Amino acid sequence: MSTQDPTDASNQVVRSRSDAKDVARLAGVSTATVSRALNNPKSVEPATRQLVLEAAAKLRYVPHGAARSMRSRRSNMIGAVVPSFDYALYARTTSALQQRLDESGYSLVLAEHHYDLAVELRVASQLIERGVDAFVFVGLDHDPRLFSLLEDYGRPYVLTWGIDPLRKHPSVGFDNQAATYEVTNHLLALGHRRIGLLSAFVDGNDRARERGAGVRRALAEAGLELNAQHVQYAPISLQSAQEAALRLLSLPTPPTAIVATNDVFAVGAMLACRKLGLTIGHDISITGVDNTDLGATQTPGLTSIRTPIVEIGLAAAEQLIARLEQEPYNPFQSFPIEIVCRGSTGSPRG
Amino acid sequence: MSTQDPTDASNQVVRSRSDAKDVARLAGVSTATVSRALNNPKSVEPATRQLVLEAAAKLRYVPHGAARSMRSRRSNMIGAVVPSFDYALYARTTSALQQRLDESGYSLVLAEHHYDLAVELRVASQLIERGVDAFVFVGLDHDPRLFSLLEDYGRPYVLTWGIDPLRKHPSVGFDNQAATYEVTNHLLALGHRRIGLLSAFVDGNDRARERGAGVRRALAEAGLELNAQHVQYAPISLQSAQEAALRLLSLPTPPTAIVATNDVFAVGAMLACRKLGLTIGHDISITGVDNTDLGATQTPGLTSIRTPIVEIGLAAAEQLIARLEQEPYNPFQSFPIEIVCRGSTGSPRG
DNA sequence: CGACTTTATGCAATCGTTTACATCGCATTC
DNA sequence: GAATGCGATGTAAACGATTGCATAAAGTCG
Repeated sequence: MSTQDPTDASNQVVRSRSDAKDVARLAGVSTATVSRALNNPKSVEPATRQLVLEAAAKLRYVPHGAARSMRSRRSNMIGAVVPSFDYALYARTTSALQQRLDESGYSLVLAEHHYDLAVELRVASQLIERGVDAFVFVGLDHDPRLFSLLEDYGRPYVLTWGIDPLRKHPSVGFDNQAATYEVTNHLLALGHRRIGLLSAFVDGNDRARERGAGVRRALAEAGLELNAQHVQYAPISLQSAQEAALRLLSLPTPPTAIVATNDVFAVGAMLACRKLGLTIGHDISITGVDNTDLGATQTPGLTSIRTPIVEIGLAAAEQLIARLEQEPYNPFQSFPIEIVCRGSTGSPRG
Repeated sequence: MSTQDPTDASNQVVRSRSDAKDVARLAGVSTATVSRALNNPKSVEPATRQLVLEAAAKLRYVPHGAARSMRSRRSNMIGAVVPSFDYALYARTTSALQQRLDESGYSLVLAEHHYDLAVELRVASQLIERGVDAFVFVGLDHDPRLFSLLEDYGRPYVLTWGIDPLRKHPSVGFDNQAATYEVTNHLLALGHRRIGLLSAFVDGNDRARERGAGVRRALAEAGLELNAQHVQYAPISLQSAQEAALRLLSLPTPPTAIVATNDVFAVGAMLACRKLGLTIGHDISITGVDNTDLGATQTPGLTSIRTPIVEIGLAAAEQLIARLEQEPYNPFQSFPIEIVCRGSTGSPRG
């Protein structure tokens, strides 16, 4: 057994790509059998299957997916259309999605629309052209033509980060309104009465809209209302959030607490407070949503709402896989959320 | 102009998918002309082209990508294989990549390998099966079989986050060694002599290896060397980094400064310091690499190295597009880096 | 004005699988 | 032992675009 030479028999591999015909020839069977051995193992004799697998391995056969999906009308690709990947949140959900899909042999095709629903429609159409079998979208707000496109082309889909109240579109997520409702109540319980809202633009963004509604509802139940001056909208970036927060804090009667619709906004607000020399948790309270590392590692830590970031990705993947494989699935899945209190919230001064 | 009725003429659209034959029929031309009008506009009469475009629009024609790529051997899909998407950095690079690709009509297929080069090989093969035209990989360390696979199937690729020193593989990135070399020199200049290293596992991770080498080189030039006890390895997560940093700080003679190979590790180290009641920037100095928001927003801010996160994604996209479209391209692109000093570094005590 | 070039279009082969259908052989059953 | 059924395999027709080649029409030039 003098196998000292690292270049063993396996280096006799064939260069350049080979197709099913080559495998068939080497295995001494027809291409039909090759296809069956690979895709539907139990429909061929075990011995034949073995022969085919060996031939395929020896030739380093990689099936031609386009040919397959042309004939079988299945590409084993799933499209994910997210607002932005830059925002760490969607990246984490997408990562979970990708991992679960990979386990079942599906690949992920990714597209962003940067909060523009027209772009979303365009990229979805492009993904249909690429042949994706099913779609994951973020949020409930979409161009109605998106849904007719999906219907025309018979593509299953699932909406994420929210539950369709009309139960028309399959969706996995949580109650966005409840998230801000909870933190607002927390602030009210601490004694705050002037509460500000730092939000993403609500146009085409149901998450932001619902999160704003949660604040208003909690305030209404306490007999208060959201002062229009105490609401600021901004694009999702630390810089913009900081600027928007500065506007809030420069008001003649600034809020004593700021509810941000996500952690990025909240941390942006923290930056603004530091700039103004305000002590977070004392001079001003700040809350976020999503409980990200960014917020959790601040000093003081950001009070936030833990949202099912990973769970959403996994559930979306599982639902679509089940649908594609004709297995039972639960079209509506809502996950619990939970408030995480840290030092960024405290009683108002005086 | 009584267009009060929202259901205008445009609802006479055709349901269910239509193919090139349908478009050809409606436009009164052959499918060959349809294909040409869509893919190579200048090869058909402008009037004919117009006819085809109108027919395609009316029928909501979406070409069948699989059929196209079967015949034309081009899918207009690019594969990106990254270690993990969870790590915000790669998400940002990928976002930039995606945007640039989208501008030129390419779609992005995404896969993760979680720092396992065997998995990387497997997913790359899967992406070849899906028909991607070209690849983006992260780092320089790869299974040699990956490169033969790519060669066999004639797939162009570009490595990112590092420059191949042998100039064998096209690559875009920066000098990882220089990054930590710079911060270490900064710490030495501040008077630190006992410097610790908090690093990702170096196996299959050239970035981590190079960043470690940068520390060692700077120390060597100062007549010092890295004490083996002062090196800790950990998986990339805040939690693990914090634990590893605690081990460093609990040594009988702990380092007075910690060089982390990325911002996540650095912030993990900050968490450890806070836990021990150490004042960052005084009792201990900490540096990161990548200059992320996570580090920049800490109190005190994290001294770090700005790396070309977005530039890498754009350059990778541009290089591959140029190659696929037979245009000249620069296979090796190195971007400058820059130290960003913040409060996390200061002179050692006493 | 005829020959020759150029341009626009159509015809039909082709890409590499999957799968409906046909076939063959073997086992089961009466 | 003949008839029947079933499972394993092969044959060949799809799938829906692109594209080489042929052809027709229009333009160019001496």
